[in-house]
Amino acid sequence: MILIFLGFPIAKLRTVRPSQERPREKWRRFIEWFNNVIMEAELYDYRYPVKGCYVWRPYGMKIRRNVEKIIRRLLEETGHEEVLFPVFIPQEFFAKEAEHFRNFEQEVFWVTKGLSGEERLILRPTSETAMYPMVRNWIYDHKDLPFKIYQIVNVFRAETKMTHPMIRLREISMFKEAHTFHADREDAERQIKEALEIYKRYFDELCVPYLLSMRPDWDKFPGAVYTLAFDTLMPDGKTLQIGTIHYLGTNFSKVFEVMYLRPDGKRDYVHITCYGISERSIAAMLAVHGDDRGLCIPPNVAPIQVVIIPIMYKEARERTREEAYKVKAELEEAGIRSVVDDREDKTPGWKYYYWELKGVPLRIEIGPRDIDNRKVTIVRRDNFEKYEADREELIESIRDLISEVTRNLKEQAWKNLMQHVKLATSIEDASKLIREGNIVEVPWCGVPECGLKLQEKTDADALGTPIDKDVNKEIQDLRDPICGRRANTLLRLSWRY
RNA sequence: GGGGCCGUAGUCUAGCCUGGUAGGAUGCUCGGCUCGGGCCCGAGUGAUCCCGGGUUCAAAUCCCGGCGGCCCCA
Repeated sequence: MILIFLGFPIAKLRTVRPSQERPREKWRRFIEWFNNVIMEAELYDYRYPVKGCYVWRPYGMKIRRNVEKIIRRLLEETGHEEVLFPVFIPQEFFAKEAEHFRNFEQEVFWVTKGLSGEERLILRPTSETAMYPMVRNWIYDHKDLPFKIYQIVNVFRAETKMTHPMIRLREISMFKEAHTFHADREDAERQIKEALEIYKRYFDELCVPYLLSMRPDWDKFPGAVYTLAFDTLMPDGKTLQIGTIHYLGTNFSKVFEVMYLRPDGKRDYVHITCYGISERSIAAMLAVHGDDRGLCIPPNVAPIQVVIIPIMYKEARERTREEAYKVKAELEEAGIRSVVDDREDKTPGWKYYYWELKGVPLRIEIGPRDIDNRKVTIVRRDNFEKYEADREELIESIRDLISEVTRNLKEQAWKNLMQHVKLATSIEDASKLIREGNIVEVPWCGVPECGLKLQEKTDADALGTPIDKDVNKEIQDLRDPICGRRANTLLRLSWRY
């Protein structure tokens, strides 16, 4: 289906070129496109000679910082306090929770001191086993609960499978993990709801659409009672897990003896939740809003929100340059991040392509004609619509366009995701739809064996059961295509990164 | 877990089969001309041919091992 971007009339702006459909042929060959774009946009460099470890360049760091600010704000607002734990975890801590250990054992990096290797340490793959033995010392009674902490750190996983820049890493450099401690399951589950809201708001700010699923039992976090996950869709039809929320119950608190004194004088184990997101969410953001010309970064995290390009003809060179800097000063005054590209060895056309690749959401062109008419030309990155605005109303126009671009990115990305979620009632249909790059929902009786068989027969991975909609309406009389029994729920399946 | 393909200036790539001076495009620097969608011309710059070993008078090229990247199957 071809989407036509009609664009919305914005008060005081005159459209001089209508919106265009975004070219997205290369974009669909996602990995190739992504590798090229993050490199050429000068935000990331994957030439570092260690498998699964890459370099963030200044432009990328600015995006990271903006994204980090958002999650920090959301966590702090909801009472999470920042901590910082060491990267090393002693073997005996790490090995305490059996299931956790068993599942992570193969993918942790072991560290030995010098050559003798007496002291056995691991590089954290996640921080439960580092934190909980310490938190144990900080919690005494019910008045200390709930206790909510987070940290933003690097974690390490010895991925044996193929690694991808920013997506499958051996060093995850921006793991934002929160851990919370509660008196009972009820309070912990209230926290899970809060965590869901925090991440929803987070992804909403990145304009990233998502599906919310409860991971099947065979794919939950090692040591968790259950795991909830955010997944989004990449341009090639594979899904990407971009956030997880775990209810750990008392599994870890029993092992690490994290206890508190109840009002009735008895000691009891705390209930723990933990949830995390990483730079994958940035990868997802870049992916879902890109096109063949490069990135389109949502305005609220874009390092540069507006690029100003003076069209410097010979006789009017200084005049247009001065006007460009005047405009920049006004934008800065209004809190809008901008740059003037007045390089003289590049043509305007060259600059358009350059800043489009970099994903700057708005471009202002100022030429002698505009100056004479007291106008400016503005072009949107998201649909290439070109406007003429009155010079006097520039700031207002830019503000309107920033929110309009944001709204449009969100809408288009959500539409794209939802168009690719499809119900399949037979294995054949499911396989076909998955091959075509969709996420399918298949009626499921809920028994793990059937789910595993469904994965096998469709040659796909299960994301789990929907928790972002009412499945009862949809399953009604549907039957599990594996066993023929009445469906209890839906199982989401897709190709996954 | 199993199999296959690949690694040559910052980037993309030719050369490898059939061993013998590493070629182009792009980028970068300087100069000129241009500038409302990747202008053009000239000069210059830039390569431990991924690393280590082997075969050979001679290895980017053939063989072995490693590292890294990509793809397929389970």
